[in-house]
Amino acid sequence: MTAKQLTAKGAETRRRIVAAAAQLMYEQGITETTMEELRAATGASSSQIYHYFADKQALLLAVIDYQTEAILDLQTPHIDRLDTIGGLRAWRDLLVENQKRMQCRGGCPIGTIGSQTAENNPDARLAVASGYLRWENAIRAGLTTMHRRGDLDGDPGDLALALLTALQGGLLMTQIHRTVRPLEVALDTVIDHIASLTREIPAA
Amino acid sequence: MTAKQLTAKGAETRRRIVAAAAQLMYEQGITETTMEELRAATGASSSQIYHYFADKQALLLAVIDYQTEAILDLQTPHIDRLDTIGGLRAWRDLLVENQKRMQCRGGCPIGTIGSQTAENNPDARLAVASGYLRWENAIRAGLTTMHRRGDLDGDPGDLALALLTALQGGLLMTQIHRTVRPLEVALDTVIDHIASLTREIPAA
DNA sequence: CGAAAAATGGATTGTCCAATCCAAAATGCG
DNA sequence: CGCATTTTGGATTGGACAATCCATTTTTCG
Repeated sequence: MTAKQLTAKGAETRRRIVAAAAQLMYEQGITETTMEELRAATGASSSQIYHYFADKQALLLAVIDYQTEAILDLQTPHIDRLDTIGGLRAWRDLLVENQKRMQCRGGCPIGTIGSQTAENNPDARLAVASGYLRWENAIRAGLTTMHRRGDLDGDPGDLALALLTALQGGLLMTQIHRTVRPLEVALDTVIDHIASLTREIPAA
Repeated sequence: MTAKQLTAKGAETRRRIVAAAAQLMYEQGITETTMEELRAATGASSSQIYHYFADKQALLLAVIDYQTEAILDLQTPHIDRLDTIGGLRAWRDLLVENQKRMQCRGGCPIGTIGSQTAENNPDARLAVASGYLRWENAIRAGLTTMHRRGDLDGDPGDLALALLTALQGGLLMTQIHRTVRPLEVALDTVIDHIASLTREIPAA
């Protein structure tokens, strides 16, 4: 893959390019992001970009990895505390606040890429799928803990997937409608359902 | 908008173009669909397309309307019977079966357009938002009936939105993972939750 | 220090594609 | 029938954009 030997400076340039590409693709879409814009945004030359990435496709795959990390980072430490209803609600609040800060723009950084590439870019689709899997696993961990503890009745795997799908749908509709309500309602509904399967006394 | 006087033949040509454009854009994305492909698919000439549509943007807006109708059509008559748990489950089965038939390809016809245009095409975003609203209203109607009848405890508006977001998230993740499970789990979870708020005895 | 490898500059190329243009044919309508 | 309007043909244009190329500078490391 990255067969080349990277110097510290080179690694930094590469990182700058990926970060800017991620930002641009997030803000305006993949096809709509041109290499020239990327040059302008990074102050890099054309040969620099093609020195670090074989083509736009390779860059896109790097962006997907970058965004997957960014998403998981954004959710720490909350994502590691999904083993109580209170933890779930705090996580929900974080996600909702984040969308408010974004003025409901952008949607999910990997979901939007997935949607744009699913039918015409198998490698990108698989990379997004793998990102989703990491995310789903992180969510499931908390629910599994609840279940093992005996506090949760119901399949933690199903509920984790239900949370992530609610989140994805909520982000999409929030992006389209430019209001945070779909995200709130989607997450609240699934969390309420989890709470109803729980022995724990729901926090006020 | 459509200021021109359309003859029967002209209307038919226009319809053919929109249908083919909808199909192509659904299968490969908006930007990836070229006017030349569209010509090939419809057997129409360049001037025909530009005779009926000012530009690609106008065509896209027509496609959004077309797909909104198509989605609602697909769900009849089930969408008008969402006032019982059985009706909700039958609707769920229809949606799941449909994705299976599609081999989990394509996702939601308007959701994918929304995702591709939300940040760089305000008119398209609004058209998709309006399509979502019609959809949401159709779902809410059934739940409102349940609620008025006294069978449902809980806000029909919130639950309708939760159903639609679950559906959107489920469709997206089904498309990415190429398995129908996310859609099944997402819908089942919300429907189970609705059932738990219901006086009705859930059908076996 | 000095040769090899890595990083950068920037002009260029070839392709693709949305949109235009100038007709000609078909259809509607009085 | 005959004029106006609508529909169709297809070649063309102009711009945008991914990717290449050749050269120069900088860094690494023995």
